[in-house]
Amino acid sequence: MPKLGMEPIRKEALVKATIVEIGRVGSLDVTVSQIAKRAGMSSALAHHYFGSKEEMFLAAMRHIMTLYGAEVRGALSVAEGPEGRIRAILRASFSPGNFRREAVGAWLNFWVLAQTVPAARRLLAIYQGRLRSNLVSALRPLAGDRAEGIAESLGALIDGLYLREVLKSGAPDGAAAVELALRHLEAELKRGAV
Amino acid sequence: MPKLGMEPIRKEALVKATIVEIGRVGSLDVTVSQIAKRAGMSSALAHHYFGSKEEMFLAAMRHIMTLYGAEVRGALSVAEGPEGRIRAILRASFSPGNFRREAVGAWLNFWVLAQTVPAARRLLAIYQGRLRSNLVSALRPLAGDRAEGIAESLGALIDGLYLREVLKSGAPDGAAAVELALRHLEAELKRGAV
DNA sequence: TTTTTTGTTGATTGACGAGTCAATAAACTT
DNA sequence: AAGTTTATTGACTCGTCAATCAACAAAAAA
Repeated sequence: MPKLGMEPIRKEALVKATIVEIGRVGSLDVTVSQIAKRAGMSSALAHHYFGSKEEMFLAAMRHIMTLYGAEVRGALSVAEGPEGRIRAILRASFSPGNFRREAVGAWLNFWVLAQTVPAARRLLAIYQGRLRSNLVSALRPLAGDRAEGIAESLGALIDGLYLREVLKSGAPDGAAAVELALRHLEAELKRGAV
Repeated sequence: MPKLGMEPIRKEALVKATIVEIGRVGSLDVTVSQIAKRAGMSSALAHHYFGSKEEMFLAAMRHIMTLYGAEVRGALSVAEGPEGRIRAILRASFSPGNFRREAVGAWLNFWVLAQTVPAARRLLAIYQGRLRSNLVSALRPLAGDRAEGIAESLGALIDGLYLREVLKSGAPDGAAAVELALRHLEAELKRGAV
C-alpha cells in the first residue's frame, strides 16, 4: 500500500484540513483526530508528520499568509499606476476568499495565538511588514515622504475594516470596505497637498 | 460559616478571576477550577452560580464592555467642544488599561467567541453601536451630514490601531495611536471642507 | 535477499476537565 | 423547634484528547 513521497501530500492535506476545521468550529479547540479524519488519515499519522498540534497550527497559519500574499501579488501584477496598485492591494485584502468561514476563523484565531506563541507573532510581523512595504512603494509616487505615515494608517484601517465586516451580522461587503479605504486615502493625499 | 447575600460578591469575584485567567493563559482554554481557585472558592460553587463556563465568559465580556463604557463616559464628561469629545473617546479607547494583558486577552478572545456565540455577537454589536453614536454626536457639529461616514471609518481605524498596537512586539503606544487617529480625522474634515 | 527507510494504523496511556450530587452547615422563617 | 432557604465543598462520573508505541506493509538500497 504505502507509496513513497507521501510526506508533502499528507502535510498539505493536513494543513488544509486544519484550516477547514478551525473555520467550522470557530476556535482552536479542534482535535487532531477531527483534522486527521478530514484529511483522510489516522491521527497517529498526523502526529508522525507534524509532531504536535501547535506545529500544525503554525503550518496552517503560514499557508493562510502565503495565500493572501499570492492574492496580493497577483492583483499587483496587473495593476497600472500608483493608485491602481493601492486599489489592487485593497481588493485583494477584501476579496471574497478572505471572508470565507475558514479564512475568518484562521485570522481571528491566529491573532489570539500570536498573543502567546512567539513563532505566531513573528509570522504576523512578516505579513504586516510585507503589506506595509507594498503600500509604501505604491504610495511613494503619490505622497513622497509622507508615504510611510499614510501606509501605517491605511494598514490599520484595513485590519479594522476587516474585523468589522467579519463580526457584524449579515453578509460582509468587501466592495464597501474598499471604497471606504480609498476615501481615507484620498483625504490623506489632499491633506498633504496643501 | 455561610453568610447570606454572597451571590453578587461571588459572581463579581468570578468575573474578575475569569478575565485575569484569560489574560494569563491568552486563550479561552482556562478551566473552571483555575478561575474558581483564583476567586477563592471551589469549582462546584462557580458552577452553582453561573451554570456553565460559557455563562462565565459572557459575564466577563459584559464586565469588560461596562468598564470601557465607563471610561468613555468619564472622559466625555470633562471634555470641551466637539474636538475635545473626539479626543476623549480616542484617549479612552487607547488608555493604558486597555493594553493590560487581561484586557487584551479579553478583547481578542471575545472576537473569536463572537464568531460562533450569538449572545457574544450581540454584545459586540451593542458596544459598537454605542461607540458609533458617541462618535457621530461629537462629529455632527464638525462634519454635518458626513458625520456618519466619518464615524464609520474612525471606528474601524480605532479597532485596527488597537489590534496592531496589541500584536506588535514591544510596548504598545497608546498616545501614538491617538495622534494617528486625529490626523485621519483632520484629513477627513479638510476633505469635506472644500 | 537481507536490510533499511518510509508509510501507516489500532490500541493504549496518562492526564485533565466540565458538570453533578450528596452531604454539611449556617442563617432565616414560621 | 421544626422547616426552609442559601452557601459551600469533596468526591465522583463520564467523557475527551494529545501523544506514544508496537506492529505491519511496501519500496528502495545493500
